[in-house]
Amino acid sequence: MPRAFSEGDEELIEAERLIRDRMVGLDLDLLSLAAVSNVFRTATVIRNHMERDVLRSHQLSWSAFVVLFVLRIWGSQESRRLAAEAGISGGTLSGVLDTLERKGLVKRRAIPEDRRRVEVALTADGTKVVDEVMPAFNREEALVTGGLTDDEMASLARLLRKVLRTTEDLDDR
Amino acid sequence: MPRAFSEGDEELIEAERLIRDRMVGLDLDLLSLAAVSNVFRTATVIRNHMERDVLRSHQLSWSAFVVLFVLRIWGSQESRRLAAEAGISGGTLSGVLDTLERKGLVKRRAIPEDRRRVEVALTADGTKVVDEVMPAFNREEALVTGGLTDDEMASLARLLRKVLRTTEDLDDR
DNA sequence: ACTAGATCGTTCGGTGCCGAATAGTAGTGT
DNA sequence: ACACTACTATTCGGCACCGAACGATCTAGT
Repeated sequence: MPRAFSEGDEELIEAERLIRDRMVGLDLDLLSLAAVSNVFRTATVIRNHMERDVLRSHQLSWSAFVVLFVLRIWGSQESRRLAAEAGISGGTLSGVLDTLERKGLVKRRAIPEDRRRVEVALTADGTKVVDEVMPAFNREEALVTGGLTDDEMASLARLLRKVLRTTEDLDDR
Repeated sequence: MPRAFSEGDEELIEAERLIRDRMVGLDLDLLSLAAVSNVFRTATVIRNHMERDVLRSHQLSWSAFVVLFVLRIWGSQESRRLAAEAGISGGTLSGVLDTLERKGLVKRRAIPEDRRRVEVALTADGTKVVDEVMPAFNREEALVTGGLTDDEMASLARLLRKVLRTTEDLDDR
């Protein structure tokens, strides 16, 4: 690997070196440890940043926004698929939909053919909110990835998709 | 960018193409959108996987484990730093410490010189738990990153550290 | 028809999570 | 001594989150 670390990186890598020294004897795979733990640190920091600087002014939680976004892109759909697409459990979705419905951003509709199922749709207000928030959200996305070249962004997305897929395959068993 | 997508990737990239078509007119930066959203999808999927397959059998939540891990590596420390290191707010840490203290894995100690502050330390049981869980946790980390070469893992970690640092810099203002 | 099983969304219990408000403590200036 | 400010951990309200339990509904097999 090329010697291409910035000052800030050195500090973080020092932490990983400390782990090796403290956990000697446990025989850890430090490369995968570093990769995975950085996924979480990054996700947490970005999420907090987005909630504070973008979503809070619109009174939206992270999951509420994701749900609205999914509906905007993929259109009206049933709860089950919506939950999977948003990456939350069915139980959680029920609560999020209650909140969104109370705000008038989303509408539940009973499906006549199968009365167990429910279709969820954006209201006009809901559509308006997504179209307002999404550009602001994306501007912040561009800012946080501002240190990367286009190639690096694509490479990052590609590597993450690979890990994502591997993990999903692990779960499907 | 090299043509190096697997079958599975194509499916996910299709989703990103759909976004472009649905959001035409909003002028989104799709590269950063893809990079950031894959950070979250990956983090969520791995976290759920870990909670189910590793932490659940030890009755530990994600944050509880992170707190124990930080204490194991960096040693006893005060609440404020512990919260920052674990990536959670002070209010959240109070609750997590209540849970951990109730289980006897952690101990709060008043600091005589400054009675506002509190030092948190692992108990013997707490140390034992980390040393049991960590190797199992790391084995799963190796599994989910199993589709990556060593170079790719290092590259992934490096790119994430860059984004992490950029976001932190944005917040420090 | 009837029952057994699968599948759907919701509810519930316990925990996590944040930000704001709070209580307690320390330091500083006067 | 006193007030003022700064800082600490905790508490609180509201929402999110999961998994398990639940009730309602559909399907398949007999």
